[in-house]
Amino acid sequence: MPKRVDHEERRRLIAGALWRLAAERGLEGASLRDVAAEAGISLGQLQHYFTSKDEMLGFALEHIGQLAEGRIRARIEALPGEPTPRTVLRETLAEMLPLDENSRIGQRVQIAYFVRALYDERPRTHAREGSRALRDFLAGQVARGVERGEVPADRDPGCEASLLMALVEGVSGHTLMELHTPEEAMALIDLHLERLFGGAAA
Amino acid sequence: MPKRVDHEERRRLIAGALWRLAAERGLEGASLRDVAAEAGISLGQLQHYFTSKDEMLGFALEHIGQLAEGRIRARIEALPGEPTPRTVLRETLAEMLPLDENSRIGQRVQIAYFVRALYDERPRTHAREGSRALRDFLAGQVARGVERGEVPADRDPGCEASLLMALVEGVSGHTLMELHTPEEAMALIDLHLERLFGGAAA
DNA sequence: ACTGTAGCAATACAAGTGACTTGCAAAAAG
DNA sequence: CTTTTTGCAAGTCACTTGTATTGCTACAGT
Repeated sequence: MPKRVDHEERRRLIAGALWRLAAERGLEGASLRDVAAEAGISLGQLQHYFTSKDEMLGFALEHIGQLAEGRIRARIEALPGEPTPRTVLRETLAEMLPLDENSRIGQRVQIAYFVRALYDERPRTHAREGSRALRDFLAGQVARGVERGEVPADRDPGCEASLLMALVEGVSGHTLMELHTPEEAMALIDLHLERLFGGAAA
Repeated sequence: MPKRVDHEERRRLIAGALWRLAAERGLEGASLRDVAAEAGISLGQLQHYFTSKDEMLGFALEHIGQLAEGRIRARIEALPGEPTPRTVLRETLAEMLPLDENSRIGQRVQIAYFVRALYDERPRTHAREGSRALRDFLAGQVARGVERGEVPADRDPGCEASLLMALVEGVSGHTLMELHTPEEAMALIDLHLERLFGGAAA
């Protein structure tokens, strides 16, 4: 065999190029040739690593999901001591907002995939699983808050988790549209969290 | 001159065909030929009414905005007597959710334009204006609620309006992804409204 | 009756698209 | 050294895209 190259490594490199393009021109707007050019490789080489465009998109989606999960996990584990549910929720939601240029790109790509899922059954099912997992995680944190008496007992963790997700995704969209600054976006999330956790003291 | 035809009427007819396609395949996925076929006319005829694709998309966007505004207005005016701010808010938000097949289509097309706005400066500016107008309307209703003592006085109408919009758009997306049923979506909105208005009694 | 023009159809066109095929260089395996 | 397989480049394929062009028909204005 010739030069032994790390296939996964190459695929990640290509996925990176795809994101950059998808972030500024949309997912469908990125042709294989464009991606290859952005990655600094030839079309032939790209096709050597991805048989079809669908395969490339699929891999990139899988990868972005793992990265996002990793970022959230790292962010939470970086917190000092035993973080409260509220802190965990805040950090998790913050990671889902387009607060810096990097997460702006990530967020745009996520939306591109969201749109794709709107029109295709397969990716929709896949995305649903991811959303449910995230919702369950958030619900778990809310439940923990209820147990610790930090959240009013009449709040249903499942519903609260759904509200949180919808809210953060909505705020995210508004931020990308430059309707809010990143700071305002985070303030809105904090405001909602304050309501969720603040009511218990009264 | 030959047959005198109602230009606006034709353009609306074409816009309708565009929506149907955009709802199921996305906005960029609808080619001029497809739209013409869906509208039951020839490509040549379509080009007679819209010089370029951009012009067609622009007209359709303008039109869908007017329709949405009209639906909301009609829905509110159909309410008996002098509606409370809460009722107005509920009806307005309900109209923004994909609760039936028709609004599902409308919602999908809106998203298609939202995506477009993400990547283009011009439509983004335009969309921002619309969003701000809607936000101001919602904020006005919240302020009215505060005046009438139905909403706690410490709630900032602007922030609450932003939260409502983000929430309804997030829930809308989740509903389109079939993460929620339309009923669950409405229940989530009602839950949030209950919090917004309920706190005053306590 | 003649003419100009709105309404429309058909076709052509250049620029892209994703997928596929071929060919070859390089390096590991024998 | 020879063989074999991987990595990659280049070109080709059929096809779709938005736009431009051409030409015909029917009717209003004169």
